[in-house]
Amino acid sequence: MQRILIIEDEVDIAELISFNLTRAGYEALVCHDGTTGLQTGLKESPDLIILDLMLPGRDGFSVLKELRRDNRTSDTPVIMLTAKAQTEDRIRGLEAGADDYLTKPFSPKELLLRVQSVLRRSEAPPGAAEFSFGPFRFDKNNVKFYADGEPVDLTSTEFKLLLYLCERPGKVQDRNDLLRTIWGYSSEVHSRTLDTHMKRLRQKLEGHADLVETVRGVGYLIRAS
Amino acid sequence: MQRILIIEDEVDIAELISFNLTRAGYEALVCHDGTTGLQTGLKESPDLIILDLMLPGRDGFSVLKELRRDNRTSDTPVIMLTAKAQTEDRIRGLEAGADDYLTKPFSPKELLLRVQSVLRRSEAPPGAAEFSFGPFRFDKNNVKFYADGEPVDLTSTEFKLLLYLCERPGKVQDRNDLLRTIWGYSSEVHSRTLDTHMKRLRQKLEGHADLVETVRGVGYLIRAS
DNA sequence: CCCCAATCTGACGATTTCGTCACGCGATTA
DNA sequence: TAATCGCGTGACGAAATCGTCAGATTGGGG
Repeated sequence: MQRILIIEDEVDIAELISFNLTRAGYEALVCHDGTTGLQTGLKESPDLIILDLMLPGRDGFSVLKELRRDNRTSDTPVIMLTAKAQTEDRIRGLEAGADDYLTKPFSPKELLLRVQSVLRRSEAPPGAAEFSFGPFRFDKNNVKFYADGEPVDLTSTEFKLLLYLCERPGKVQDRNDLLRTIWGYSSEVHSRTLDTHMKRLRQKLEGHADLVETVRGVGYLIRAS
Repeated sequence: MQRILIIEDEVDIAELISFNLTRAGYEALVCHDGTTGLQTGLKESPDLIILDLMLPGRDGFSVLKELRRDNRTSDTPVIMLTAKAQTEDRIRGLEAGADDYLTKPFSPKELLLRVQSVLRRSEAPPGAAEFSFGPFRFDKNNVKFYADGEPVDLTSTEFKLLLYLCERPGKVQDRNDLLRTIWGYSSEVHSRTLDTHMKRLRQKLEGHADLVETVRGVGYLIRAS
């Protein structure tokens, strides 16, 4: 069962959320202030955190930043609760690393939609939604890729391929492994498919193409340095 | 003026509630049995429903479930009236989707407190319902939209769609999420509905259409910058 | 009850992405 | 040096996905 931590000082709202989540089959933990919320989050490593911005004692932003800083919760999805539809808060929250947000007041239906959507998105790929390697940055949620901070248009196959290689820097991935992993093929009859995609990748990477190395007779690798 | 539907078979209690609510500035509708109560609820879409559990003919639970099933009232807050202070009824009611409950007998003061509390929770405070993003401004109360200060006529679906995207700048919203959130669909068989609406949006946004980006194979997003 | 706007839906064409092939080149080996 | 092997490249058709359009449908107001 998936566990969800609720950090919300208004008791009746916290109850409302907790109740609806429980009814939907989740396990709910509740904290009423930022400090204990943060502690609980770090200790329990829940699957999702619902975090109010207006908290007594410790601000929601500060809690969020602290959660992101710690290894145990740096990848945990967070849904923010904002009291008003204030643009500023929302932007700040999303920048601070929130995954989504809800504006109070909200209906139980909205809540569940967001929770399910965020959980579904963050469950498929194990690991952070963002991955960086050298000059490269991968945004897995948005399927976007940046080289030196500049966006580069990769197709989804190219994205998967490069990501797979960058996650294993310096290690040769042999052709059959790549075909099986990225394409799901079992046989090895596909002649030049992999090469073609590597070619297109190198083309799009321009100056960084030399990071992609060919190992003759085996496969490809990304230079570790 | 906010309209409140009262579904309560005991005439004097219904009158008492109605009187107090009217005096407090609400408009009260009264039904004395479950079946007509349900019909009225669906037809009138009141802002709040006060629902007795013990009803002749049709049980309060059944009415509540039916209300939740229909799109028009699935988000309408419901306060339950229970004769006994029994936990069991309360739990069952909350499970069925009630927002709060009142145990008979109750004082007019209690009633008003609950009503105001629930309405406050589910109704946006006036004035705070503005949202701006870049050249866009959303007036949630009046469902009006402005680009560069100039009013642009959006239909309600277009408004919701664009608002949802702008509230999550830079984050791809996948097609299924959008369909579920904006349309409330569960399945994913609806073919070109989303595209058609995106097209009209882009058309109406004219020069700003380039802020709307399509991510092939995933969904749509609003450019953050 | 009718009308009109908003919405939905399926068909179709346009575009993007993908897989395959033929061919050439350079490296390895005999 | 010649034969062979593995890889890179450009081109092309297939498939997937998206945009656009023309009705059909719905729902609220008069």
